[in-house]
Amino acid sequence: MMNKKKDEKKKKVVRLSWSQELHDKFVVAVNLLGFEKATPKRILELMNDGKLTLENVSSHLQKYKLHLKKQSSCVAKANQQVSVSAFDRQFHNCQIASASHHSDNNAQNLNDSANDQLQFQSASTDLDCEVIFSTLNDTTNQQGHSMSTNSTFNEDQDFNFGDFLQLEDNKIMELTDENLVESHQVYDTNQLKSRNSCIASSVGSPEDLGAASSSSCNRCSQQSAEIAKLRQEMAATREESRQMMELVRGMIAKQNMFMQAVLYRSSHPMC
DNA sequence: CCGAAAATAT
DNA sequence: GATATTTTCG
Repeated sequence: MMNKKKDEKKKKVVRLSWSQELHDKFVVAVNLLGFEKATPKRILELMNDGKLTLENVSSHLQKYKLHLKKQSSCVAKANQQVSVSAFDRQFHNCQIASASHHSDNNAQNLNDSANDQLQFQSASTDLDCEVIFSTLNDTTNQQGHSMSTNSTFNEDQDFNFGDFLQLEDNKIMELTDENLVESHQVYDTNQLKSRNSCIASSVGSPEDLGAASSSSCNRCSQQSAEIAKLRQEMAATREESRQMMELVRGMIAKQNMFMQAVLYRSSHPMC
């Protein structure tokens, strides 16, 4: 009768193939959000791939969770085989170092590998790092390149997440704004920012320098003393910034290590 | 919109 | 038949 043939109109259905590259992008997005907080919609937004649909991501997330579950049980079984790779060692070190408040003496804790590692990753402060970065970079841009430590900042910019994550900057910004409203780090960096710009504007006016060097009246010497003081404070602040950047550098390196471990494990299933 | 389960396609 | 992806459903 008027039965429709099976595939008359189904030929155009394009099945999405999750390439390794695409999957890696997916994994990074998931871990950037945090395993639990990683919802299909947000993953989709982070991945920022026009061809992807919400269903694609949802379905892949479902499969991914199953895969992880499988993997974690496998790792638990193989836990006593003590095949401690470099990744594993670094992993456990960081876990011990950073999750000190989780002082569990349960042996079960050690067995939960994959899931726990991901959860731990989600609890790490990758997003905080990003905000610090964008704020500090913003600060340096505002001040121009008058500071002698400028090279330090340029170096640090190489750590920009965009390079590693291959995500678009504006997406990262959206993410940070959304997630860090109540972070104490925001206050700290804003404080630092205003402090730096304040010092910059105080020292930066050319009249000060000209007046100080041209004559030696009382007011001028007093002013130069002030300038010296300000310079001192600027140096101190610069040093403080440098230390913070050092800290951030370390944290980002740590994050990258975690991400590499995640990517490595996700592409080398143990069962 | 999310996640699990069912249905299909490869 | 197993796995990957899509569609359905609560």
